[in-house]
Amino acid sequence: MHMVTSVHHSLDGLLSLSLAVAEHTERGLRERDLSRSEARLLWSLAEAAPARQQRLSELLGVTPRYVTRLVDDLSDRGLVERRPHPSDRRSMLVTPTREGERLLSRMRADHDRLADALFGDMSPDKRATFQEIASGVIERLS
Amino acid sequence: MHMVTSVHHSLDGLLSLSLAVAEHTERGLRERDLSRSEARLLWSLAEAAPARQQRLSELLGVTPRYVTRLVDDLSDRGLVERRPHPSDRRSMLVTPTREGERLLSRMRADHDRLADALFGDMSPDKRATFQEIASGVIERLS
DNA sequence: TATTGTTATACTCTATAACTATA
DNA sequence: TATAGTTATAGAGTATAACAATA
Repeated sequence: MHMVTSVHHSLDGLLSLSLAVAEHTERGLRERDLSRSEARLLWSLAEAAPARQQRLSELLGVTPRYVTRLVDDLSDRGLVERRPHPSDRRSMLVTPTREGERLLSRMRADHDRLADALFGDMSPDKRATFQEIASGVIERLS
Repeated sequence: MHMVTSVHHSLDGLLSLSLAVAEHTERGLRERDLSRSEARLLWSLAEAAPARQQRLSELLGVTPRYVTRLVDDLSDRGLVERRPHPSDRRSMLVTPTREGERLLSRMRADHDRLADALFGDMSPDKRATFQEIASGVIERLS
């Protein structure tokens, strides 16, 4: 099999790859009925909870106002909860509820399954090559 | 350099890569003050002009109503123009204006430069490997 | 005086539904 | 009657500005 892989083919491959990943991700979120920002907020809480909304605003790169909205929605759905900050009465502390934790577990499981489906039968050598190419491309894109 | 490349590392690399590409693309569009759909419409015209709006709706996967909006905006900016269809008076034919063509040329040049910046100094062998991995991942994601 | 979160408002992207003109 | 495009409306995602409570 003779493959012509000009730089243009490579770029097209990269763009298709990126698109496919984005679409797959969106499908996953839609199945869980989460917007991208909602999912990222939950995901941030996995590591940062309990977090002030101010902190979440920085982590997500969205305005404090929009964090209010996201937390409102997620808490209406029983996935996170707001508690008053013990020492600063201006602040709210956001944590996942038990149901939020369960959702996070399912998301982690999705992640694991995907990693395995995509890379499970690839040789370590090839994975290393991929990783190297990916890093190089990311660096040049910054 | 000993690299640990578990399937999880690989997936993280893939997700970072995809994100970096998406962000780069968005920056490019923002510089040209185009939304993603506007850019895709222009890009479609490069191959399909002159095109009925109905056709553009199919190519872009957006509603006919939204094509009306996109063409309105692009034609307000002098990038495309609507002409009546010669034989079907319900239809409009959309084509890029001369300025639209110039913008398309600049977009093609961006594309070429990017391909070269990202893959220009990569060995053909490695490009082929990347292409192969990308195709595999895309296939598994569908 | 500076910071946290919220109320009020608005903008962009996109869809659905109802309609008009034409086929 | 079916099709092409448009008017009218709406919803999701997100921002800015003004403000209240607290630090």
